[in-house]
Amino acid sequence: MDDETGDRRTARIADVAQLAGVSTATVSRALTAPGQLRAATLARVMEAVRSIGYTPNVAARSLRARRTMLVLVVVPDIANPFFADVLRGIDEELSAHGYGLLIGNLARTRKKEPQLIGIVQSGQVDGVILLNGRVPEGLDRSMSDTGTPMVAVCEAIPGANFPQVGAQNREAAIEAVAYLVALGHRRLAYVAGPKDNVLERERRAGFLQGLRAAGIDRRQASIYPGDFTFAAGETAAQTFLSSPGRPTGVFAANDEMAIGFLKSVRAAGVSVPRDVSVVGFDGIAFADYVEPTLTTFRQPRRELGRQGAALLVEALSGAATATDAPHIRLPVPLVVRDSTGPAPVG
Amino acid sequence: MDDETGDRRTARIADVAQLAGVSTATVSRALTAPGQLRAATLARVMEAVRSIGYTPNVAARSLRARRTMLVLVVVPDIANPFFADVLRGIDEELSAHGYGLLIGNLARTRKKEPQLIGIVQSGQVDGVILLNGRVPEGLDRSMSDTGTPMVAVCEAIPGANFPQVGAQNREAAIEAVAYLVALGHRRLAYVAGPKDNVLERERRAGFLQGLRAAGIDRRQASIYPGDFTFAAGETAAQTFLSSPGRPTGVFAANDEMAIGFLKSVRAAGVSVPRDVSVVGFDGIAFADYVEPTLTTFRQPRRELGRQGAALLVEALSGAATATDAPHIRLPVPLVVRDSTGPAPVG
DNA sequence: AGAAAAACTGTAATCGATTACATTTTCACT
DNA sequence: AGTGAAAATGTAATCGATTACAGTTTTTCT
Repeated sequence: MDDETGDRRTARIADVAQLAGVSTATVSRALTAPGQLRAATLARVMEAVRSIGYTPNVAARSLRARRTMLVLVVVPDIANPFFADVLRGIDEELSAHGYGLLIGNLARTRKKEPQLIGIVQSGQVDGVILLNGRVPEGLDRSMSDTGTPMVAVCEAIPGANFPQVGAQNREAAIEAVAYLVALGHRRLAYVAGPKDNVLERERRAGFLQGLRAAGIDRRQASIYPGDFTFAAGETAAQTFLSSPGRPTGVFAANDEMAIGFLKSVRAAGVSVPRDVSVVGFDGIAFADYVEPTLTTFRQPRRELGRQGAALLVEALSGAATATDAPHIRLPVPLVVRDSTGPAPVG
Repeated sequence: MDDETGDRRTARIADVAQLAGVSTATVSRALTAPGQLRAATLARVMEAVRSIGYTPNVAARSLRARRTMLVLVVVPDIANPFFADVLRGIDEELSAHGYGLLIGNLARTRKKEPQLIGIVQSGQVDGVILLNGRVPEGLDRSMSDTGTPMVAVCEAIPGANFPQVGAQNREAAIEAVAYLVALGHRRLAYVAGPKDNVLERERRAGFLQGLRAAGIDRRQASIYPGDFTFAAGETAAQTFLSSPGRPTGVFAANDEMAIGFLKSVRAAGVSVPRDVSVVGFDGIAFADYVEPTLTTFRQPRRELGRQGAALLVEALSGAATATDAPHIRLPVPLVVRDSTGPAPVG
């Protein structure tokens, strides 16, 4: 129990100051505002820093400077590859500006929200990025109490007055319908996401608008309920298979459901795209490795993250709060692959 | 520029103390060691805390208490779904113990390593979890300087004297060969990972050992080089297709390569599993959605993360450093699906 | 050269909690 | 009731940096 060397504590600023023969203030300035020092002084300090391997204590720095250089990213489900890509974009941008990433995983429940609010309230982070399309209960208050800026990425939050970055979901959905119609499809179906989800609402709205634009009666189209999972796609497939006058063009609100659908209908002997064309949404990596490869809309995941982070960094660097927060909408290109083709004749 | 209310600062411990009519020490104890207070006092303090919505400042607490309740997780590539699952397990365990997750994404390069070392050296985290199978240059020194515990998860780090959690890669690979042999396959191939990777080494060793166990001459088997990517699987497929006396049983060091391989050989008219059986490794979600569905070994990703985190928590709670650090190896069950079958006759 | 301005550097207060040590209160027991 | 031990609470030092303000040195300009 006595293999402790007694003073294992790491170097402090005072040690550097002493070694360099300057005050702690000068050391601090050497590290945070080097331009303020004479070149000779700076060199002397830096040499001392290097020689004893000094790194400023982050807690002390945060306490005094009132900022932590940390950003909280609220993720609905960290195990979802989609968010992994977005996180990557966020990480790129933030780390380029010296910020670190604190992960707040909601694990698909709301139980952890109070904990996240504590993180904000305790001043542990300088800013927040929401990927979950909902402002956790009470977070807004904490944010305004502490003056912590926030941005929403991926899922727009209706009526919010902070910056947001999302995809052109509605526009893409309209294009999906137009694309299928151009291939000759008239009996269309939509595999939906959970009703309370913003993305779902936007995509559904786009689907319906697309129908209108093509002059197709809404009652002629089917909407299969779903929840963004493979299983939901498979369930939708069952409904599809047992329906009279099956649709020939199917647009799923995300790739997982599209793939689940694909798998199930093919297992039942339906040929894709000969009998039915399938369009997904998201552009996940595996969409290109299923059979047939999936036509889908490729979301700019990394770019979503990057731009969201950029907006936050801007807010953090104290740019006077613009009167109206920017709402960026990135385009979502259609990637045509083998799951879509001309409508069957008759 | 004057919409600041002047004193926007959030409540401090002194405010609570005053309201409750006690000293700051008592408030602090109410929050960190409630058992130490009389019930009446505790209640009074807690009520005061609640009524003004006090949350302790994390920086101040960390500075004085010398711990941050934060753990650094070093991830080789945050966009990789595999790690996303591991992260989930880590998060579950850590957050259950009050620890937060700081992400250190290496983004597949080594450029960021110095930054990560800074995080440790500056006392920003209490512990480190490595998912990248390598101790970043100089980190070991920082760890011992600061006394920060560390554990490695997923990829064992040879010769390291800290706790580790990995999978039984070698055992699984042996089983892969045995399984194929049992199906009648004698001409086998292995799609390898990058040579400097620990997992690759273990799986390759298992493959070779499996051959020996089955009495198959090593020269009779093929080893296709690879790097864990889809593309590598496709490349391997080309080599496979142009080889005389094609192997009939293929074991890939991960699922991505197995899937790339599958896709390419089928495109060339080879039937799976009639002409060739394919076994993957990892058990990624999509292995069940390709065609044919992929026989693979399902890594206990979440459990790897969870147990790794548990080991770290143990180390953090000051359990006297056991003389020898535990090296846990979790079993990797074989999941038989449709990509494997009896060897073709002749 | 000398004065004023500009650039540097130092002193010491400060951020907001935790905690060693001192003091007071409570409790059990004779 | 009186005593000592145990429990609860208070006082004030402390963690390690940043930064306002003051003081010193250098530069610029006449």
